[in-house]
Amino acid sequence: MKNGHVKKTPVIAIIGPTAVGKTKFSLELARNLNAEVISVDSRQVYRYLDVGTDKVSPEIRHEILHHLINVADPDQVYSAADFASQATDAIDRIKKRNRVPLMIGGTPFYYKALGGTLSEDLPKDPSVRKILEEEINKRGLAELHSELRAVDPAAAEKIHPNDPVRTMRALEIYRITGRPATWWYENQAKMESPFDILYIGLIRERSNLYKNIAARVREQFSNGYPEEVEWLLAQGYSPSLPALQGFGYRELVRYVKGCCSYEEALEGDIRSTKAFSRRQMTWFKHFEPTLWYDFDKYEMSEAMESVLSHCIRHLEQEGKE
RNA sequence: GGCGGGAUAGCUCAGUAGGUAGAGCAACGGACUGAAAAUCCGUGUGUCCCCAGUUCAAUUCUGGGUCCCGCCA
Repeated sequence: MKNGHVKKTPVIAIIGPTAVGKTKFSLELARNLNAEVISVDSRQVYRYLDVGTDKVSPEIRHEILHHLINVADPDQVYSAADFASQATDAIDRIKKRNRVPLMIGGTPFYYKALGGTLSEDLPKDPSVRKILEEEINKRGLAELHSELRAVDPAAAEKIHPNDPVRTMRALEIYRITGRPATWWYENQAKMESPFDILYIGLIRERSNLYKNIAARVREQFSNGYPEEVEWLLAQGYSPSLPALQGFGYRELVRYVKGCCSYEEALEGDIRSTKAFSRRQMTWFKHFEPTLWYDFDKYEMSEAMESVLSHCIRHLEQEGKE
């Protein structure tokens, strides 16, 4: 049976590109709504990545409860599926306390995962993935891709031959389960989303956003970012860990090892962050329903009034049919 | 002042044995099923520094000019 009349839990989410001002706005909104925050950020889940991920301070986290920050060590591989299940738990707990769950963050794929894009029960297996990585080094990506073509032509058609990550993932599914990924996608239910999410989108003109990005990265660099990376490496965390593969961390690893200058690391981080903000927008543009607020046109306080009323209306539909 | 090297895409540069040009980076658009700050795909008209000459044809050859960078004074 389809679930047309199952009540979905209303949730508010603040989306927008990096450095647009989500955090500042959201904290204010959280105070107004008496909300608890769920961070939707694939880097803030890691402990010890503080400066580079712009985590809010412990003091503020004490004032406004934050979920899904510091829930994994840097040498773990935290996945979108982990996020979906932990975020679901967190929302449930917040509701039980009769408070409002407010999602904040700029990782579009995590919203997608929570919204039910992922198929249920698809496995992952680090040891299989490790073998695949070795094979890619030995036999080359082209060979792996033609292997995929043989076992899962539909997937090979969709995945570009130059894309190692997706090629390996599709083969990983096939090797673990003995069935092609495509079969799973066609025959398995998507994770059901029990949430009705209202997206509040913050945006500003590209050139202004870029100015903010540059300013923020410079600030991070002078507030201990290089030292943070140096410390992580000294703890023995490998630079090849997913947690350290993001922009900034990537560049600073090279700087700490003496492979590039401070300026090069700084400029590289700014460039990658700008590119990231564009990639975020190619997702967010399609998020529905989204109320967009252009921060070049609105004062934050003006926007707040409007956002608050929309949020309250959205939250009130709970319990109604 | 002398000698040499350079001037081509927003930047760094390649190139045309004379037929008006292309890489990397940037910029812009897109994809995305457990690594997603990852991974991948697509988009290249620009007075080829200026003026004159040779030529059917000059960004390319010749002469002059301007600017830049070295080295020598």
